[in-house]
Amino acid sequence: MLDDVIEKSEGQGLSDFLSFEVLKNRSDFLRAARGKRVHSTSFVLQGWNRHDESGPVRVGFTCSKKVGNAVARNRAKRRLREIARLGMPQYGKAGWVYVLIGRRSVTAITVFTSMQDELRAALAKLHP
RNA sequence: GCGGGGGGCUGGGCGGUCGCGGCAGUGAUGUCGAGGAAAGUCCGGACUCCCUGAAACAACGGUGCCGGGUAACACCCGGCGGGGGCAACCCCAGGGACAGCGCCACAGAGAACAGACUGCCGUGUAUAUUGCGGCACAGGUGAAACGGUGGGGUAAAAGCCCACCGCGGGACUGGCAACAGAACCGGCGACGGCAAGCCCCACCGGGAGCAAUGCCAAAUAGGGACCGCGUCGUGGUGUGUUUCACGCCCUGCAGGUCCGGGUUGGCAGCUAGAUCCGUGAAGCAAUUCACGGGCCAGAUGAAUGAUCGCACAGGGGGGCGUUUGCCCCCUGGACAAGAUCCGGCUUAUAGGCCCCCCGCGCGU
RNA sequence: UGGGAUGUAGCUCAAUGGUAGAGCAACAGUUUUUGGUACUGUAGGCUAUAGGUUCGAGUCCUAUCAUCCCAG
Repeated sequence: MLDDVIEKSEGQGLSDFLSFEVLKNRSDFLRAARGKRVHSTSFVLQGWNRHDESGPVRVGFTCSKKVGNAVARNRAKRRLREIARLGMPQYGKAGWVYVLIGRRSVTAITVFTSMQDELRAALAKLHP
């Protein structure tokens, strides 16, 4: 199953990996927080439709102090970035802004393939 | 063999695939990429800016046995003193209580110019639950009671006298010093404790911090208020005060301070340094010196992740085997990640490895 | 990066270095037909942790932990 994902990713080529851009401004995060919200077991997904399909998919990552110390925060953020890299080009919609939020002592431990499934289910739930 | 003490090291390894940040390159690609504590931010510095400079004083803060090391330190090393332990060894802010103030609850007669509650002894009288005088031995309290033990002595006693111990001073000796030893002197109702209570003494300390600071670009405004009011002086101003020296301003579109308004971009600072590794020398050691070699993160919503395989410690279960051991399955890898940089301290840390020492038991 | 505050009963707070207390809450009893109110009593604390100074620390000193606040 994982090999499938990797194979597909390879087939799509390198440029598709960079097909989403990372949020860096606080205002973008606040705008996404006003949108819809889906709670999953290992993370929280927020989504907001810009109604402008020209740009790429935009994704942000948040791990506050509630997640734990610096090691736990960095690790959770890296794993969220990895599932977004593998899943967003396939399941994300252009013109949307997504924010993935880490959760304490869950995001860093959960099995990686099940996190990928959760992302796909959460995106399906988010899109109307 | 059992138990204990001290010190040091390591902090998972190798490889495949897909990715991340810096640098080089047109590109393919190559190369480098977290720690012993990077942590807490408890000390000390480098560096940059601000204050005109020097001295004295005051205030505030810190340090506090001695010697050495260091750029510096509250750190380190070696000693000394005190306390704990059979020992190896461990712990200690450890100057001053005749400069002054303050405190010492309860209990107890009395808690810090001493003095006498219950007592003991002598004596007078009205023979009593009394007066006068002497004593500080006994009682009990307390953390602490103004020397202890024994003997002499006395009406009863007391360093009143003697011996030993303690205490205070101490020539002199050893040591750079802290300190140690000590002839001799003092008869001791002298000299209690707390300075991590105030304080005294000695020494040290300007303030702010890389969001420091400098430059570029963009954008908004092109404004307002106050000081200064005069042609050179007892002017104003420049650290908390004083003195001395030295500046600056008083030049109306200038100067100084503040307010208002705008930006949240980029570059420098930004990683070659009290640097790391090795060898030799000096020193008990901390450490220093010489020579040779190496370059070892520079991000800024902030780079190390995902996954597979192999072997390696560790834990649990099962099977074989007298034991050492062998095989299979499952599990599973501590604490924790740079943010200007160094030197320390403190705290967290699974498992593993090495060295030295002490006590007890047994054997030779 | 720099600075500051707090930690005491379940909660909100007191306490000159000398027996840790008050209010609310909890529990039990009295009053009431019952509940509430009122009154009486009871229990509950390793004073955040670890050392030290002191005869004796909630208090003084040192280190640590946790929470909160402020400035750039």
